[in-house]
Order: sequence, then C-alpha cells, then structure tokens
Amino acid sequence: MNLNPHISVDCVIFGFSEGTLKVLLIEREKEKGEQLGGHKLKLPGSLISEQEDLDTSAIRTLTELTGLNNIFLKQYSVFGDPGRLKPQEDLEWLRRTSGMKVDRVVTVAYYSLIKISDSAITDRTIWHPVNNLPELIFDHNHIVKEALQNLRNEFRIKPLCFELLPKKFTLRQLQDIFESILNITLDSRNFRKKIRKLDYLTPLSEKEKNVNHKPAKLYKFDRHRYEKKEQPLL
Amino acid sequence: MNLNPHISVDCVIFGFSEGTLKVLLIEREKEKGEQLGGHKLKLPGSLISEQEDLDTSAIRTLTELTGLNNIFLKQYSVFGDPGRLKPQEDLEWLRRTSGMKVDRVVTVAYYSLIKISDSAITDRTIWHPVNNLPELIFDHNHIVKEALQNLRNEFRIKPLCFELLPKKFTLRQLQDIFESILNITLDSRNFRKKIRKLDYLTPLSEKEKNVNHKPAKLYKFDRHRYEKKEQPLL
DNA sequence: AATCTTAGCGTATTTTTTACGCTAAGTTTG
DNA sequence: CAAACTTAGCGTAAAAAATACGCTAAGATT
Repeated sequence: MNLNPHISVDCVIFGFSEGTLKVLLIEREKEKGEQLGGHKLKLPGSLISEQEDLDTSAIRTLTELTGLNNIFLKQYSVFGDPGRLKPQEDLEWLRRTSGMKVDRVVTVAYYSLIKISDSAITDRTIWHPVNNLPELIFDHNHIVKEALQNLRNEFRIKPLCFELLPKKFTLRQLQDIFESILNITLDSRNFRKKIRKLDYLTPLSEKEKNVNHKPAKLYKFDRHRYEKKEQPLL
Repeated sequence: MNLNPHISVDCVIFGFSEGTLKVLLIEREKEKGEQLGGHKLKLPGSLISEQEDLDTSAIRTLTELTGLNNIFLKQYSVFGDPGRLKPQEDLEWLRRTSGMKVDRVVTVAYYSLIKISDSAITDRTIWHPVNNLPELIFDHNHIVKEALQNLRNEFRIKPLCFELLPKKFTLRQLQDIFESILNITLDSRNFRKKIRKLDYLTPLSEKEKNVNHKPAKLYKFDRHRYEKKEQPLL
C-alpha cells in the first residue's frame, strides 16, 4: 500500500458504558530509551493510501482496529495547522513507524459511534471517559474536543443514540444516554410520554433481566419508520 | 510563496440579491487552442502555502478576490476522491497555472456569506443563482451542493441571515431570505410576532425609501444581545 | 411484612405554534 | 381626487407542545 505522507485520517470512536461516554485510545508503542511518562496515547488513525478515498481510509482504519464494519462514521473537520505535529519526539515516532519523510500532515477527522459490547478490541487499546482525558499525542486532545461538540450538535437532530445502545434497550438506558451526552436532566415521566408518541420506537414483549428492581420493557428502534418522517426524539 | 501541491482550499461564496441565493464563480482563463464550450467556471480557491494554516489560506483567497475582510467563513467538508481532478484538460490547466507537479489534491471546502453590495468584485467573476448551476470544473458542482446543504442546516440555528443582509433591513427582507434559502413559506404576521419577542432585533426610527408601497421600519441586529442568549429566529 | 427503587400512566398548567381577521400607510390607476 | 391595490403592522382564538408534578405497580432488599 502506497502511503501519502501529506494527509491522514483520525477517528474519534465513541462508546457508552457505565453511564459515561468513552473514547477509544491507542497506546503508541514505547521505544527503547524513551521515557514512559507523557504522550503515550493517541487516536486511531493513519496516513491515507495514494489510491484511496478519505472515507475509505477511515473505514479501513476502523475495521482493522475493531473488526466491525457498518459502523456509523462522520467526517466532521480537518486539522491542518503547520505546527500540529508536536512534540518533536512524537513526530519522530511517526516518521519511524511510517517509514516516510513526514513534514506536514493535514488530517481529516471522523467520529464514529459503536456499541462497546460488540467490539472485539483488545490490544494496546483503552476506553477512556471523554471527560478529563490525559494528554494525547499531537493535537489529538483538540480533535476529541471538537468531535464531542459535533456529536452533541448532531445528537439532538439525528438518531445517533441507537448506535451506542444494544439492539434491545430500555427507556431508562435511552434517557441516561441523552442526559449524559447532552449534560441535561430530563423528567422521566415527560420523557416517556414523548417516546410513546414516536411510532419508530416499538416496544417488545420482552423485559430486561438481572436487575435488582422492577424490570423494564425492552424497546427497539425501527429505522425504516424513522426515515419516513424524521421526527427527533427531543 | 511556497505552495503545497497536495492540499487546496475552495470557497463557496454565497450572496443574496433579487430574492435568490447566488454563488460567486470565476471564469477559468481560456487558453489558446482550447474550445470555449464547457468547463469554464470554477469556485474561488487555491493550493495552500506550505507555512499557512487552512483557515488562513481560505481567508487569503477570499480577501484577494473580494477586497473584504471579516467575512463569515466556515469549513464544512473535505473532498479527497483520488479521481476528482477531472476532466483531464482542467487538470492540465491547473498544472500549468500552478507550475507544479499536481497529481492528487485533497481540498478543504469553506462556505462564506457576504453582502453582495459590499463586494468590490469585478474581474472574470459571476454571481450565479445557486439553482441550476452550469457544469463547473472538477467536482465543484458537488462541492456547492454540499455547501448549500450545510448552509441550510446552520441557517436555522445560527444568525447567518445577517451576513447576507445590509446593516439596516426590513422585516420583509428578513422573511424573504428565510423563505428563499430554506424553501419554505411563512405567515408574515406570525413571523413578525416572533421577531418582536427577540430583544436582539432592534427597530430603528428610520424607514425604508424608494419603495412603491408603504415603507417599512428598518431594523438592526444587535450581536451583543444575541450572544447573551442564543435564541434562534425560527 | 415493611421498605426501597425504578417502571409506568395520568392530569393540570403554561408556553409555543398556527390560523386568520382587520386597519393603516403609502402608491398606482382611472 | 377618489377608488383600487399593495405591503406594513397589530391583534385574538384555537390547537399543539412543553413543563410540573401526583400516584400506583412490580420486583428486590431488609
């Protein structure tokens, strides 16, 4: 694969577990003689290949990492500050691992949403709560911050929550995801009332199990019905 | 100025006049022996310079062309299809005019909004209604289409309309801009009622002139007040 | 059996949106 | 110069949506 050393893609992969939004980070390999402290974590990403479309690059990065396809993916910004490849030691790491003469890289940023349970991710990979991230390589902290802002904006108008939830979910799970990501609180009675009016959220005959309180009914998202009239949840 | 032949910026400049949204296009220079038909119009844009940030590139392109600064500008997408520099004759034109070995260019797309009246644009430049554009160079038709979609989405939540209107404007002008860009119709009585509740739209003591009907009161947009609570118009 | 937690339905009130009637202030027409 | 025409500009009534909050039910825990 013929890499293009001027352009890369980076993916901010969001997942939801334990009531908080998380981001998938990769430990960049430590090398001999390098100090362990600082600058070890990065976003998944890579230089694009010469013949490849940008979206394809991002999808490739994602499937290589997670083993999943059909992941929700959205290009949301580009970062091209000539000075973004700092600190120097990280730039040198990039040069070594890519084997290319890298000077300036404009990176196309994507965010994606996955169900953590689905992913077969293990190696040198960390799900980290999106709040109080540690210091990442390059401008990756900035890239995550912008991703989150974009996610929040889209979250209100598009049915993104279902990308993070299992196929069958309770209304409580749904509400939690909204409250946590948009940083709001909702009255559950009014929330449920709204849900009941949406014909694309269909109740199943099943109930949740292994909870230490009254088990709630499970629902599923009917994407087909949603697309008929794209009525937002909130 | 040291150009980077792998990355460019393109600007979709919107303006509003005669009740329709327009886009600023440039005639790409015809060269000897070239046929006049087809592929003559393009978006303003250029390869970025090596030391320049992307936004700075876009701003430079814009001020060089329009003589204006402080223009509203928004990066909305990136286009990087390996095959986007078609047809061949246009690619060759780019090679000649840039004087560089150009193969693949990833372009960062911006849209911007200006008051047509302000601009000192003349040379080889056309304001063309955004509907039924002629065939443009490369993938520029696609770039405009996406810009329009982004504009429409932002238009509902941000006070973009005032970038297109003169400093003093009537409510009719305001309504027209919404109706035309969002492709909707509004009841003017209800529209005005809503406006009256917004404290950031302040009536002046002036009235419009030289109209062949009852002259309307002029209003101005108070950005400072708007920013206190970002209440949308619609 | 009493208590605790979350599920789940309902009603009353307020706020926002929608539909539409009407007068006023100018210009144009006969 | 009066009648007709166009757009400005204010208002009221009904419908719909958002908000606040009361209450019972089902299961787990003490």
